[in-house]
Amino acid sequence: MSSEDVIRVVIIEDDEIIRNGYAFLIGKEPGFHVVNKYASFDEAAKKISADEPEVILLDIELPGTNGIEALPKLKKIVPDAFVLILTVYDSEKLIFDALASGASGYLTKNSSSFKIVESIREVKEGGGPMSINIARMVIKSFQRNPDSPLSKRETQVLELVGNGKNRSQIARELFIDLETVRSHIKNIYMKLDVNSRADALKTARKNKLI
Amino acid sequence: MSSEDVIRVVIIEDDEIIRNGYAFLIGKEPGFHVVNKYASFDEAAKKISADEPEVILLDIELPGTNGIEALPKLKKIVPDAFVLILTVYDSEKLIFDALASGASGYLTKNSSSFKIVESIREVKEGGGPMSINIARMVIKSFQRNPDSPLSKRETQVLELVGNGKNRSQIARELFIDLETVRSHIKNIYMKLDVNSRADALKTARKNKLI
DNA sequence: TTCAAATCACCCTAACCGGGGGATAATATA
DNA sequence: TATATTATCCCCCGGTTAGGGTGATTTGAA
Repeated sequence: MSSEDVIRVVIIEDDEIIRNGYAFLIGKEPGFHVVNKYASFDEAAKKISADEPEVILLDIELPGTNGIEALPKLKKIVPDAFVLILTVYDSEKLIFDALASGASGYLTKNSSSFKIVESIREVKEGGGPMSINIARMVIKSFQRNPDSPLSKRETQVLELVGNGKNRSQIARELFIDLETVRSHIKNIYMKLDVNSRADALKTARKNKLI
Repeated sequence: MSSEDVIRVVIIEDDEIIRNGYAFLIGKEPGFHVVNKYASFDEAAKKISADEPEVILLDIELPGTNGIEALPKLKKIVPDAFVLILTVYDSEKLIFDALASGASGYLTKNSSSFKIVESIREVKEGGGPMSINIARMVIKSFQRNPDSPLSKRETQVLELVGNGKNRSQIARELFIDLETVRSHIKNIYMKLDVNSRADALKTARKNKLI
């Protein structure tokens, strides 16, 4: 955990041109030091510990162990390092998986070099440097469908189903009768054209009804 | 939907000093026009349609109908307006609720006036202008607990439970025996010290195990 | 005033859930 | 190498739940 006046950066990226490009861009920035760069996780795994990186730029599309798989392993080797994901694809699932696995931020490769350097700085200060398009995606992922076919009460019931609650638990929680819960669930099934809790949740989540 | 060369802004904020402060700060910015300002949603409801706002700054802590309740109603009256939430509290639940109800962005009141103006611009361009502290919170909300007591398989099983699947559905999905699923669930219950699906999910989500 | 929403009622059968009690082989991890 | 964890499977049990069918009433909004 050496914290002098430069930020120690390690780059893991298989494309040599991009790798060297980043290394150059970041290295020339005052206050930044690119300690090392690797073409794959497997290569990095042995030596990265000695690099004592504070921030790791990690490509998702890596040969061998890919970025998502590499993330938790990296976190084990250098737990205090912040990991910034770099990728060309801004697929929703990929991003959320990466964040879940402990990435501190996420940048698409079309980000300007200024933005990248800025992000490294921000992530080191504890901020969450999402690029604008990622932020948009995250916000969108939170937003419910305003044209939901489900009524307020039905939505409420389905949410509790999503919490693993059974009919009687739901009834107790909403201060309504067991039979009323049944009615709501039946109506939900009809509206969503399903006939099981699992399918109802699947459809509802896909369409952002809950 | 008049879109000339100025961004039409409406402010809903009960504190007169803050309201006028924002109005002044934004109004003096070239390219921005504060069409109107209101002290409450109920006041705004009748007239805001005529304002044709493109961006609405909405305070959460409002007398009468509060910001969260106001959001969906606002969205109904002026569906094309982007709503930026303003608040002093950056409580996690509040933020996620607001985003779920259709807020396009979220700013804490300690944001600089530059940041606010910048955010209005960004939100109008379709970006998601989260302040740094909000971004941090969102990223954190995605991150799993790396010290989870659950094994990989157990985590997987519990996730499927969270999707409303029953034992046999889980067994089929993971290509394992029904009894194996039972064992996993029993072990999950033991580790989390619970004895029902609902409690397991509650504990697991609270501790970010799934 | 008409329609959706929210509430409650009773029928049924098959399946599910959770609590016991085990066992075995593979894989870590110390 | 030894021990612990993990993943897999097996049996018994009783009480509950799920989902299908078919209703009714009241409230509130369009």
